[in-house]
Amino acid sequence: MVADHVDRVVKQWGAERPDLDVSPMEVIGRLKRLYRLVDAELKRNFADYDLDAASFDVLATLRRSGPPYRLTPTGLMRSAMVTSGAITQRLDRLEARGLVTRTPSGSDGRSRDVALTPEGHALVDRALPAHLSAERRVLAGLDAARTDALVDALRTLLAALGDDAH
Amino acid sequence: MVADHVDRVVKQWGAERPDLDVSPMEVIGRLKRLYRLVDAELKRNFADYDLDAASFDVLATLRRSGPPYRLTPTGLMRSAMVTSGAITQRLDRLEARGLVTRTPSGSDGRSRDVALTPEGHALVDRALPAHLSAERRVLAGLDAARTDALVDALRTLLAALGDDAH
DNA sequence: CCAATGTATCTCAGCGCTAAGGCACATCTG
DNA sequence: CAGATGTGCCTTAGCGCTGAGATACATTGG
Repeated sequence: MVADHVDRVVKQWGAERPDLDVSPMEVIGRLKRLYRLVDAELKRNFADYDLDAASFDVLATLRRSGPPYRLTPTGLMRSAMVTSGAITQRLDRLEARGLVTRTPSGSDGRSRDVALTPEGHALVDRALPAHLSAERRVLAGLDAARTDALVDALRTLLAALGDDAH
Repeated sequence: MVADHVDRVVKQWGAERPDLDVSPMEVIGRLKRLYRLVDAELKRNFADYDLDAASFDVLATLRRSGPPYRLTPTGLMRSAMVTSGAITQRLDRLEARGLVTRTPSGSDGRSRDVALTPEGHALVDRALPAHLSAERRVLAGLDAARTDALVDALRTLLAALGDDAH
């Protein structure tokens, strides 16, 4: 067991505040660091396709929703876990690049239909394999058993935090 | 096993792009969603102490470093995994609030000593127990075995990504 | 000792997001 | 049906971070 950054943090707290139990940091601290490293790595790949994580997220959400590749801003907002203002701005950027269109919804006067254009469809289909490769590269150090255990733990935590009721 | 958001994503991709293996998303997708949920939860606690995650991170790094509670901006930058510009700005804010001081380093003319003031020290000591409680609350759904497995997997991944050599 | 390179910090424009609020339309309730 | 409440989307100010670059000082190698 190699000592990592979080091991040092925990050890330091043990010396400075021995009255406190800092063991939750073993999880949260590593979660945060891993997220940052993974995010930085994936960002490099998106740049090859003139994309960023936010834009790809929208395009991919539309793409995987299946024909007619059409969702509402609210649907995209829920999926992305960002505010409505963030979605508006993402769509502004994607619309300006001709990757999505926004049209009034037929059934609900408040709503809009966001649809993938052929260009948007082609771009996400092109970027997706490289994105998956980048994800696989990031996870390459994990054997199958640890991967399963990780997924199980993450799923349990997400469920406990209410990330399944839709 | 309850289906969660990522299960639906994987299922959608299986229908739309059966030629691709999207299993890495089982890990990366959940990691991202969990990070966002945890971050939002911890942010609520920081607000009670007029802090945010960035400011708390700096104060806590100085605090746990032990007497004389003094580090360089570079040390803080490495620990926080942000750019030097971000640290400069964090320190500007903390210095303006009287929570840290910046003085020229004696030994290296390029460097600075960042030190916790008594006010900064008191604030982080006050906020820390509540922060740990918030972390424990977030992890409450995970039993001991899963917690150990999670830490093991995260540690393995971090090591594979080079997050231990300092 | 000098020149070249490396390191530490700061500056700043640009970016994407949040939070708060506004507007239009939809739905519920008496 | 009218009023109250809820929902969907957009607007905008403000914020923290990045990325590129500048400056000053340190170190290395001839």
